[in-house]
Parts: sequence; C-alpha cells; structure tokens
Amino acid sequence: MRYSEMFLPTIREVPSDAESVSHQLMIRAGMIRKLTGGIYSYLPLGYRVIRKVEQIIREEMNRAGAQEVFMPAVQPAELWQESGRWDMYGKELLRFKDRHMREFCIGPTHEEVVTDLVRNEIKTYRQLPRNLYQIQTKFRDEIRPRFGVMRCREFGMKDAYSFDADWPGADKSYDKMFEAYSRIFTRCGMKFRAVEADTGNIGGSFSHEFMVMAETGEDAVIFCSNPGCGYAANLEKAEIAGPESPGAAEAMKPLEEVHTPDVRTIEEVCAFLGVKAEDIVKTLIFVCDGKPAAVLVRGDHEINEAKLRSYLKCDSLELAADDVVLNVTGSPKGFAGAIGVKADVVADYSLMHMKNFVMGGNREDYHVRNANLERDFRVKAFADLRFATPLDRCARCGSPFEFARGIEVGHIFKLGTKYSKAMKAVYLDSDGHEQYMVMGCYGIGIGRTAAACIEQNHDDKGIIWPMSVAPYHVIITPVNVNDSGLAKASEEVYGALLARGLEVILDDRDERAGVKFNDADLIGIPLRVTIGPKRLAEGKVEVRERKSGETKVLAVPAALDYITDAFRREVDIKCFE
RNA sequence: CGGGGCGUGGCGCAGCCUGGUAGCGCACCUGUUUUGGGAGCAGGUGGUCGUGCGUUCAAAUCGCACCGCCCCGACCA
Repeated sequence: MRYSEMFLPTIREVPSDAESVSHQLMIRAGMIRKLTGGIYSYLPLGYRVIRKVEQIIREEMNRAGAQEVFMPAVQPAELWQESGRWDMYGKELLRFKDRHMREFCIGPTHEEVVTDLVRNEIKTYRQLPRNLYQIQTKFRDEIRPRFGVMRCREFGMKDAYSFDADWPGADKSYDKMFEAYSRIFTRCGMKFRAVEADTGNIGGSFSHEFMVMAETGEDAVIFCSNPGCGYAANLEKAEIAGPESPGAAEAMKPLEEVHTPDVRTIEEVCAFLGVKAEDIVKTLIFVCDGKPAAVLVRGDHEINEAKLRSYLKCDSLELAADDVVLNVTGSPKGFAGAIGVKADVVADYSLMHMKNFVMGGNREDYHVRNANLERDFRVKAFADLRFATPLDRCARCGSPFEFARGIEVGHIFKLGTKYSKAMKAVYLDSDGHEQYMVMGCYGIGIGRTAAACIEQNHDDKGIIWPMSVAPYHVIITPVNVNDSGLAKASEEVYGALLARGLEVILDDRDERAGVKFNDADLIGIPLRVTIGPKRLAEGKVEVRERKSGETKVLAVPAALDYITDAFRREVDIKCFE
C-alpha cells in the first residue's frame, strides 16, 4: 500500500485522556478512535492487527478440533431466564425491548445461545464431543471502561464451548484448549503465564486465566517460587497454606473495654493503643444474599471478597451499609467486633491461634483488649478468606510466593453441568439413559490481546510489532520522493517485495526523512528499507530492524533475500516441534 | 454509584481568580527555499469557549442545573 493513499492518521502529541502506554500508542499510531465511552472504531492499521490475531486464533482452534460458528449478538430474555442469569448478571447486561415489547439483551457471552443450539441438535453420545467457537462482538456495560480497548464495553471476543459426554472427556477438551491458548499467545509474540483463577459469574468448577505479564496489568498474580511446584494463581484465588500450628500457650487475660474516642481505622487503633496491626482483629459486616455476616481477619490482612463469596456460596455479596452495621453491631462503623454481634461469624484461618487480641467493642468510641475465641464469642467456621501477602507460603509446597502483575487476555473454564442442567442439554448414553452434557467454555479478548501485545512490545518511539501480528511486514522509505532515481528504485523494491508475498507500505509521501522515520517507528513495522542517494549510487539500500535498531547495507537482490528470510524466521514457530 | 479532576479551532494548551478585543504551539491551505531522524521564511483557512438557565449595560470568565470525558474504588476477555 502507498502511504500517500492510506487512511492512517498518526499523532505526534500524546492524547491527554489516554493513560496506559498501549492506549496512547494505539491512538497515536492511528489504530483506533473513540466513538463514545468504552466504544471504539478500528482504523485500517488497527483492524489489520485484529485480523492477524483472529487468524492465529482460528488456525489454532481448528487445529485443536474446534469448529467455527457465528451466533447472534441479540438474544431473547427467555434463554437467560432459563439459565437464571437474567436476574443474576446485573447491570453489565445491556437489556432492551423490541417493538412488541419483548425483552432482549446484547450478548455479553454466549453460553445460553450455544447450549440452546446444541441441545436441539445433539441427541446421542455418538455426536459427542463437540467444540464450537466464534469470533464475535460482545457488549458488557462495564461500570468503568478504561485503558482504551483494554477494557471497553463493546469488544471482539473469541468464545468457544465444549460439550462432552462425561467429566474425563471434559477434562480432555479443557486440556486441548489449554494447549491451543498457549500456542496462540506464543505465536502472538507475548510472554504469558496461565494461572488458576476465580470463575466469577460465568460459573463452573475450575478455571485458568492466561496472563500477559506487564507491570501495568490490572490483575495481581502470584507464583510459587519453587519451580518443581509450579503453582500460579490470580491473587483473588491464591490459596494460602492452612492454619499455622499453635504457638506457645499464652494465658488468657481478662477482657477489658477501653475508651477509644474517634479511633476507627487499624492505623488509628495501633497508634492509640500502642499495638501492632497483627494483634488486632478486624470485623467487617457483609450482607450475603440479604443476610448479614460478620467476617473476621487479622488487622494486617485484607479480606478477599472472591474467596468469601465462594466460601459462603452466595449470589450477592456486599459490604453492609451504615444502618445495617448499626443494627447488627449496635455501633457506628469503626467499632465493630464479634462479641455480641447479631450475625453469623466466620473467621480467617489466621485467627485460630490468636490470644488476647484487640477488637471493636460494638459500642461507639470503645474497643476491647484481651479478647479471646470461645471465651468471649463463638466463630461458626474458619476458612481461607484473605488475600495472600508476601509473608505467606504456597499452600501446595510451603515455598515463598512471588508477586507479579498481568493482563488477562484469555480465560478457560470447566463449566461442568451448570448450563446443561439449567437448560436441559441432555443426550442418550450407550445404555439408552439420559445424561447431562459436561461443558467447558473458553474466551480470548481480541482487542485486549492486541493492546497487551503493545504493552509488552514498545519503546519510547512507538510500537514494536512481532512479525506475526504486524499490520505490515516492511515499510520502504525513500528519503526524497522528488529524486526520480530514488523514486524509481523504491517502486522496484516495492514491486519485488509484494511479488514475494510480503505486506509492504511504500512511504511515497513528500515529507522529510525524519517525519517518515518517526512514523515508521511509531506504527511499529518490523522491517524498514531506507532508500537514499549515497547508498543507491552503489546499488545498495539499508534494511533496519525495528526491534534491535540493527541496520544492514545490502545490494538490492541481497536485501530482498534478507527480508524474506527475516520474515520467515520470525513467523516460523519453532517452539512447538 | 461514591470520591477527585477536566471540557476553549483537528491535537496539546493559555486566558477565568480580578467580567469588556478569543490567544499560543502543532496540524491544515498557498507561495518559496530546502530534503538521511518531526525544516526555514512569507501569507492564509478554521472556534455556537460542552449544553441550558440565571446575574449583569456586558459572560469563555460569576451562580445554578444538566451532559460528556479522564483518574481512584466494587466487575471482567
């Protein structure tokens, strides 16, 4: 493509409303433009990258035996009522009515539609397993879209759904997708880790997230430092080694109420009473499916709501409002404790052996010292309810954890029979008995993958595309298009590279060399051929690699071969043989 | 939804406090000189100052309301 004819508006200045590197660069490189909050257009350059990512996904999904379908974005409410998610999904689900006042939504995901499709067509174990996938636009009315295409409301997603006759089969389908995802993100040129994750409102028994490692990632992940163990998980999910063994027996001291006027936070309590955060027990009141619950953790720990939600097995969970706190504890916020609280009490494992601790007094401006389990209050159950800290140890092997940040580009779930039961997706087994299909579902955010790729592959001049997803492989930069010799040579190189099947930009704009070099760097084309008067007089051109900055001066035929080799070398996936 | 910030040519901003002429850089158009890392000179196009109501002789500027956007929290590919 000739640059002079392209719709490629690059921007020199950093847009003021873009925060993350990938967001800034996607706008500056003319890949995307915002239509409205969380809704973006892809311009030609951006869309080429999207199509490259999609193509890699297609190839790997097909290789793994999945088949591509295309399901509707608009979905009837009845299906969602059948699965129970019409009421559960919340405000993220964009709902509307048609002219007959029938209710619909725009699909944020497609478990309902695909389950409906499969239950109507698959009748026997002989037709299983099947894996159907699509690449399609989803809409999730996110509370706060941000970072451009990284977290937006309308976005492209590859979603796949597997249907198996039994659990071992479903495990096999899951493993195949795990393998396919690993190949996909490797081919996209990214460093990633698969980590165990919380299943959220998709549901199911088990899941892995594919995390692209980046300091700017929204997710915290932990890894076991022992390579032989290999445990890795989202911080939300990360299991902490169970209760420690009891320390030296300490005698219980008498409970003592202390006046602590206007002392509410852990920091304030520490300062006022001269105690350490780990000597305090923090009491938070939650409302779980309409019922209050008091949750206890040590003062230096944070409650993990995802763990709490899964432990309590509740659909809705939120911190209690002020009036509920007053009602349950008898005091305003800041003085809640477990003694005499009008709610079930659950506590983190770390409390099991605590003695003589400080906690809220359930009375305004009072705390208590020397509180003790059993003697002063009862805990209904102990569980792992908090976030891991750098002091914690791996639950599997006892080694220390390492912390990192990542961007969730893919998520695979073992759904089990959640949807097949709710929607009666059944088949007849070889004995003629009706059985529920065992499902899995597997998502990849397309735009997010492209954005994550930029987060990992850029420098201060712009994007550095891996060859496999680059919008073009080569850009030819004649230093001066008004020089007829340079123009002619550029056209020849352009034609020759196209003939070799490469995707090429010829920067035929009447701009100064510096402008063209900067644009080429910004949009991140992996290889640049510079054609200038001095080299050309010797029949030579320069080939520069974007990533390394390495420049080779070569005669034209040698340059063509070098470029072709570099292309093959980088797109070739050696890592899988 | 709660907390914070911002809306002024396409982009980045100043002006607002202390009401009275809309201004700067980049981009864009014309001419000219230039041509290997974002050129120089000369001339030029383009703005309902987010929207509405109010205060005032007079509002980008003061007040109120609304809308939009960005950042921080609960969601997720």
